[in-house]
Amino acid sequence: MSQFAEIALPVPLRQNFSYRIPESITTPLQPGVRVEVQFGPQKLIGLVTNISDSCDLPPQKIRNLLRVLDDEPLLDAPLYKLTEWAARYYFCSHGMMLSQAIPVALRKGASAQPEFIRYYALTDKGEQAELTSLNRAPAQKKILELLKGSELTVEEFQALELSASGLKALRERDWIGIYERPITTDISWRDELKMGETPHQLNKQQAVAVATLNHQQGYHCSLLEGVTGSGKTEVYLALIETMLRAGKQALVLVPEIGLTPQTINRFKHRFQVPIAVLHSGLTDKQRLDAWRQARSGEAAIIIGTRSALFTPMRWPGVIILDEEHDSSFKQQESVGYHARDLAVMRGHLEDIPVVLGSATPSLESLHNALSGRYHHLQLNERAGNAVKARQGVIDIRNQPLRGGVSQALFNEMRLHLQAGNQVLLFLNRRGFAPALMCHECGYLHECDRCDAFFTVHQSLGEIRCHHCGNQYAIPRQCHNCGSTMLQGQGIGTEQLEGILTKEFPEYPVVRIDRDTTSRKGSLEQQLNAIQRGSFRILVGTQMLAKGHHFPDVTLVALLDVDGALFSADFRAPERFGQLYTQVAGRAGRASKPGTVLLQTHQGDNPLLQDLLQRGYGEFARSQLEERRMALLPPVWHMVLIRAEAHHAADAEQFLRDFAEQLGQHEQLELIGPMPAPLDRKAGFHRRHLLVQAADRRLLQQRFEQVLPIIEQQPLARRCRWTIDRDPQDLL
DNA sequence: AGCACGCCGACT
DNA sequence: GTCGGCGTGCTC
Repeated sequence: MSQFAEIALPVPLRQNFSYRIPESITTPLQPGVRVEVQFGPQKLIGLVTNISDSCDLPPQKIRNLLRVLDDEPLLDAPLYKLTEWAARYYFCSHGMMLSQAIPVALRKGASAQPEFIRYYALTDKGEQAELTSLNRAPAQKKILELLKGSELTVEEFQALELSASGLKALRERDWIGIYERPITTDISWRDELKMGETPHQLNKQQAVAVATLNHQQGYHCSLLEGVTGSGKTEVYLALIETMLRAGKQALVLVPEIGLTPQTINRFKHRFQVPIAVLHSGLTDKQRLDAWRQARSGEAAIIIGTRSALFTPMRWPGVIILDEEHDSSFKQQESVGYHARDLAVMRGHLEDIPVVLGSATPSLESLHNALSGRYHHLQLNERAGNAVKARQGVIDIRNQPLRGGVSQALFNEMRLHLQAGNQVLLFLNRRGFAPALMCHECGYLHECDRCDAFFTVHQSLGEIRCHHCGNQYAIPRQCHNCGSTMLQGQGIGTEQLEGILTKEFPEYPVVRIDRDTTSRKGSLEQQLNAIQRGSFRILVGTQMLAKGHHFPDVTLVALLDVDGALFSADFRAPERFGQLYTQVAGRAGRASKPGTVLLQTHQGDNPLLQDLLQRGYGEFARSQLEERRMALLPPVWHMVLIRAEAHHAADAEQFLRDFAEQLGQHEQLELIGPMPAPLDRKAGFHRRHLLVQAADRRLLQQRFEQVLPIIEQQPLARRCRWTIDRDPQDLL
């Protein structure tokens, strides 16, 4: 009797697929093992999820498995369960979730086992050969000479730039052979922990936090709420030390922008242990190596961004998520998983502690901390006597502006520059001007594929749509009236940079935004130049706000706060509060107190006043109360269904059907279908349906019932649609 | 998501 | 006459 295997495949179909296990496959199969299968016209690698003696499908539809890639499951039980849980939670197939969790090289069929080292060595014949016999073949002679000393790995051979043809000749003579030996796993860090430096003296609050964390057994989640400069990292390091001494590994997750050499060095300096680093710049091979080191237990500490959450650990000890409020932990494309939420679930399944740290916690984590689900640890003393920044609001109503900068701000800048310090200006619009306007008829040039204006990029001589990547040369004539009187409308960072260069010719200006840092490593270079003091005036978008500290910056200004406060997004105030507080933390240090200034047309805005007067902690707590009243996350649970189609009516109708299927329920609130904030994008009309529920189980259950029905509908194929659970932005 | 099939516009 | 655009349908 034949057996059948259910396979999770990396396709966006919410189901697994059954295959017959042919007689020819004698390896015992078990769930979690990779197999190759024929799927339609292509071959795919998937994971076995189940094995059974029968299959409901008509026999002619079932194909045979092609081959088995592993003899043991790829993921350990807790990690496997995590992907299973996440697939259900995020309403995607298990195969899709697994494809997020497994390194690309493994998805393509690479071996999961530790690698073998391949090396060249002399054969017996080669040992006996005389060097002088090769006097007429110097390339071969050199190789033989080196190998008489010691064997060489393939990589070493290549690095020495030795002759490939010489090697070939020697191998044909059978003087040299190629051999393999397994890489030995060095786990000596578990026997004796070598420190690179003595831990710093902890202050009282840090000591309390460390003591609390050290005494936890098994799963616990703690929110470490520590103001900027209060020494959260020192707490992490102390906790990691405890784990390492117990022979356990630590997984540290940081935001995309935060994984800088400085961060990694902080860990390397403290502990002399192997550290695996997983960042976006790695090749597939390097990523796999790091994954293997973590799985074999060779790496004591694993540091990485979002996807590193799925790195297996042989001796799991703790998961630490720094800057837990950062939106880069939520994946935006494909499966929209949130590494913070999954980290907590992984801690649960592995039965290990989880620590979430931030100076400006997300309302989600704050809610869990205040309700007692998480331990709440607070650090509000600034280490090293750092002084809080002076803050002020510049009301720019009726004020003349040059490059978006008020006279008051210019004056303040001059003061700080003359004192020998650096000045940092934030403007969240890159490019020269956010619109191109005709001076004669007032026409604003609009992207032909989106409901958005073109941004002028003067240095490139282009107008670009920031929503779809559409780009053209800057037109000479107005598309509406033919006039040549075209001008940029509004201020972007590129223009601001120019204006500041003219205004302050004696102080070098640098601009940091996506346009100036698109080349790999150029952000790093520019940041180093700022640290060295090569620039005095820093202009940038949000990307300059995160994760970097510039000790000589004493003035930070946010040029246009109004947009951030009045966005349609319900998270806008929270995000602004976080940005502002992070930015304020960038200004000044112990010996040089900093100043933070906001330009706004809404100086008396109650939200703004609340944030400035009471600080992020209190502001966030009152925001949480407002979310509660408005039945919004994190108190209520939210799912956003996005649909886009060439014809708006298709997307509209699809979502209307979806809403109808979900049905009336007093515990389920449906909003929409409604046009997305950017109705037309890249030629598609976009519609949203928001679903909210107080009870997570109800939400889960309704979607699980409805989705199979929805997928059967013809309209579901006529438009592109996605389900975003716990959406970060409603755009 | 891929990939194949199939039906219409501008090229040798 | 064909090359190639992307709409539609299918995948155990």
